[in-house]
Amino acid sequence: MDLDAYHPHMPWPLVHHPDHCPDNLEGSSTSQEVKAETNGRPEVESEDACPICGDKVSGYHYGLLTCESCKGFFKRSVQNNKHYTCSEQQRCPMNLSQRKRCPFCRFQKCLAVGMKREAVRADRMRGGRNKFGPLYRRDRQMKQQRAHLQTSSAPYRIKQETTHAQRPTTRDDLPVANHTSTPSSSDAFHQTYMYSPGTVQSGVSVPLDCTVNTDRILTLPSLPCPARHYSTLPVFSQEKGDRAFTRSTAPADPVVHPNSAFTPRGTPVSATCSALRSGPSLSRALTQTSHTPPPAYPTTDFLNLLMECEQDESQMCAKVLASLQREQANRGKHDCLNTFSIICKMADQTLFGLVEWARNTTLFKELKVEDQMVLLQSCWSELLVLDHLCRQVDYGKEGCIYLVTGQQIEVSTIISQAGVTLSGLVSRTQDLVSKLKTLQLDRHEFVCLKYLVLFNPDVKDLQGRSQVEQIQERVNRALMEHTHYIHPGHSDKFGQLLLRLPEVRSISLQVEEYLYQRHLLGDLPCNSLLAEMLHTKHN
DNA sequence: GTAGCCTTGAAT
DNA sequence: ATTCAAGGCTAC
Repeated sequence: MDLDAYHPHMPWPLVHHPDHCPDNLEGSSTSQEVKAETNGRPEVESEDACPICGDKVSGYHYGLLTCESCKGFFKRSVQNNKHYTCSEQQRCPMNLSQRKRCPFCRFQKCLAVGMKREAVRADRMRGGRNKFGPLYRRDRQMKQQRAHLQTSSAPYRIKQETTHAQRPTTRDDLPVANHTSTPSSSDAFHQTYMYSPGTVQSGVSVPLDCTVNTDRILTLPSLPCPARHYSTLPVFSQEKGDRAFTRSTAPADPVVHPNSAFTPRGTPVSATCSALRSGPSLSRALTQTSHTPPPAYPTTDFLNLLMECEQDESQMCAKVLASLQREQANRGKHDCLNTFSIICKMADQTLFGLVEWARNTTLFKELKVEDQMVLLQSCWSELLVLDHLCRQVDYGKEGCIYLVTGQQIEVSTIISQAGVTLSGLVSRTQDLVSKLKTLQLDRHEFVCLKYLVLFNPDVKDLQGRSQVEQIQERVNRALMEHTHYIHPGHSDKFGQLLLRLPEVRSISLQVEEYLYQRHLLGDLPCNSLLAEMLHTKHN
């Protein structure tokens, strides 16, 4: 077999979010512009490359930038409800010259990179715009911002992620669908948990002028907020390709249990880790071409299920901004939140979002409410850390911390002004970010890690322990197959990702400890979910 | 069935 | 009026 063709230089990330596309310096990539640019310069690797076949991108189609032929192929497949079969092992090469060979694998790849079935219109109506319009627009803006950030070398202490002209607030910028309103009672967790989400007030366009006490490290931002595209594919039936998710007892299928002193059941973690470490070095693993064919990709349905509740970053951003603004509006002009309080409020809102995410997921909903609560109470800080890490991997600039509000803070500023504990935490976290960036953590992998952290069977007082265990193993397997399929030349990525979880755990414990100390000093905002979670644990 | 080009029409 | 992502058409 032609190995070069089999691993066609990976000109695309398999999980190809619009914001992972090559930056378009113009910030708007109409099909015409893309063509013009391509004509105007030599072909650049991966630039304008269709994530499915590597052909030239012609614009946004069904959720992301693809070429014209894959657009057409995806449309035909969905419209005609095609069910292809693969005559090989469901791992056919996908490139410009061979994309026609196996429609099964092509369609699987379309789904895997994030093309959305729901963007194909059932009524076949022509013209107009669909609900993804704002997503595409935000994606372009995000690219423009990132391009702008990359070209601007001026240092800044805190930089608001604004474009040159402050755009007016539109309803697209501030989606209002089903956001959780912030409970204000001390029993925030129970309120969040037990009651239906309300609707966030979308008054973010009102300028905020709240500053830090004296240092002005962080001020409350105004729009725009960034967009992060999640490939939330529609959930479809799992009757096919799910064979991999029966419980495995194979020793070669390590499961990491981050909450149990980092020791998986059965296989000692030290053995697992050393086995993983004994592989090729990371740099070699990242660059080498595998000579064993990648496995089939049967996990699409399950991964889609895992991706179903991922929130758009821009929605999260708008939500947090709205909350901060409400907070400030209640306080008045001369009673501004300090930096630490602002950060806590952000964390609190992010935590609400994470709880909301968990309780909306199909797998989590299947658990007893009591189990749901103990799981969340056990892993909330890890979820927060993971969420932060992913944001840094996606948007974080070297030496900066990217906040959920789209603001950036220079790490050096924090380290110079923070105490030993906080500085240490920031450094540790940034080290972990670097590792995850090197590993090229993608959205699917991030979501799998979230699930692995959430579904921890070693949590005390679990009633449905075996259920949690099964789900964790299933997610674990999905992550393994995903990494092996996406990175056939980087066979150790799965292990490397799992090896990061103990550090996530450790950082989260340190965060908890730090927050609790600040809480005892009275620094933590009252009536927060954050404070309640801390209390629950320390009691 | 594929893929390049054309038409459409809501959003801007 | 323009944009651009949908669906449609048609040579291959």
